[in-house]
Amino acid sequence: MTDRPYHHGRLRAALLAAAERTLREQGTEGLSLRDLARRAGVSHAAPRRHFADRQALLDALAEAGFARLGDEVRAALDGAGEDYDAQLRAAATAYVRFAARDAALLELMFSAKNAGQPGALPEASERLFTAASDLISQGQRAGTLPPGDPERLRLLLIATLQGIAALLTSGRAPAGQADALITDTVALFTRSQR
Amino acid sequence: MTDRPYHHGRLRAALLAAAERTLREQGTEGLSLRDLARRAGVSHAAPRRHFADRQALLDALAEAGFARLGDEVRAALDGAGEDYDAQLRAAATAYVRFAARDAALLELMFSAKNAGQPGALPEASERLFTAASDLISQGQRAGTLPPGDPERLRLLLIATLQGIAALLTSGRAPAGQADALITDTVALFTRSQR
DNA sequence: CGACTATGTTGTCAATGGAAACACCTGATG
DNA sequence: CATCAGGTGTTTCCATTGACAACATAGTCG
Repeated sequence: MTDRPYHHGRLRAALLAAAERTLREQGTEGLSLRDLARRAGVSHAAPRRHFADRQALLDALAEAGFARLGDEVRAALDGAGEDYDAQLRAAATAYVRFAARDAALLELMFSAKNAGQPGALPEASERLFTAASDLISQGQRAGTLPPGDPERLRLLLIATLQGIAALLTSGRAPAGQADALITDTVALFTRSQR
Repeated sequence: MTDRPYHHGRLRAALLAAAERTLREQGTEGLSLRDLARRAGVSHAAPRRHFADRQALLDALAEAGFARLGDEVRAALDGAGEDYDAQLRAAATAYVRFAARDAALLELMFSAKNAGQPGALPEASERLFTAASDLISQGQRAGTLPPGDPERLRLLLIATLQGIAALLTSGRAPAGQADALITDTVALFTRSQR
């Protein structure tokens, strides 16, 4: 063993990465600052320099999660071609897939903890936010989506996807139903159901 | 002070009640077995007789939550008169109100913790389950809801409500939008939107 | 060279969940 | 009535955890 340097160098990033993994494998409850420190090979108090608080770590995770989710939805959208239904479906699928893979993280992202505060969260979720808004207004212009306040529609769409994710990750809806639920959702919103 | 008897008498019920209150006021994180024991005026190990585990307590809370939610939705449905839209709206409102009042509890109920196990959860949620199913099949018979697998429609409806609740309790949707979202949901499902 | 600051380390505390061993009650049974 | 078995509560103990304070180290910049 080369004796590791006194300074880790990028502890913050290492902690976040390890935390994300643990979160995926053991959920929020299983996330311990001390354990993260151990895995990073640093002392138990080191993380404190980067995260004042356990909650601060969770917040940072949520922020990173929003960034990633936003990217993935954007990417799905960009690769979905011209057809509006296909775009909507692609976005929904990306969302639900993220939820399935990182259920605990999504829970964290939508936890009420950071509700009122004007932190970095809003900024991180902006990418996702605008992706959804674009999709909505585009659909409304094309007449594929019902008219009305686009903000409300956006909320409703996100709510539905969020709910589907919750149902799936809680096991209250069988995983195999995911595609069917997405199909129904798209149909519901685009009124293409006869 | 009369010295309290060696046996509390109904510790389990007392613990659950206290836990529900704490859950409402401080969320899941703030729920400590030892604290509950203190409030019940009992030694810190006493709860163990009734809940093997912290998780066991949470499960019991979730179960009770499902029972109550089921009752409340049923009651709303029963008092909503004949009009189908009104019934749907009443049920949705009851659901969302529950979510607003007991956000942490709902989170617990839909947490993945008890996913696979054939515990008492399914039984407790049956009342809610059947209420939703009745509502759906009734709407489909009347032609107010779109045709198709009622099970899928049920999942989709619950998902949407669940999502609305999540958005509201996370502060990502303003509380004032609750009614508007419910209205939109009813419209979306009943296709009465124009 | 000599602070200054960021980043880690050690040591310590109180609270917590969990477990074992023991004490008290109550009700069923003979 | 006597007793005894099981349910319920108590004490005591342990390992883990988040938080904090005091100190160490290492680059940076005057």
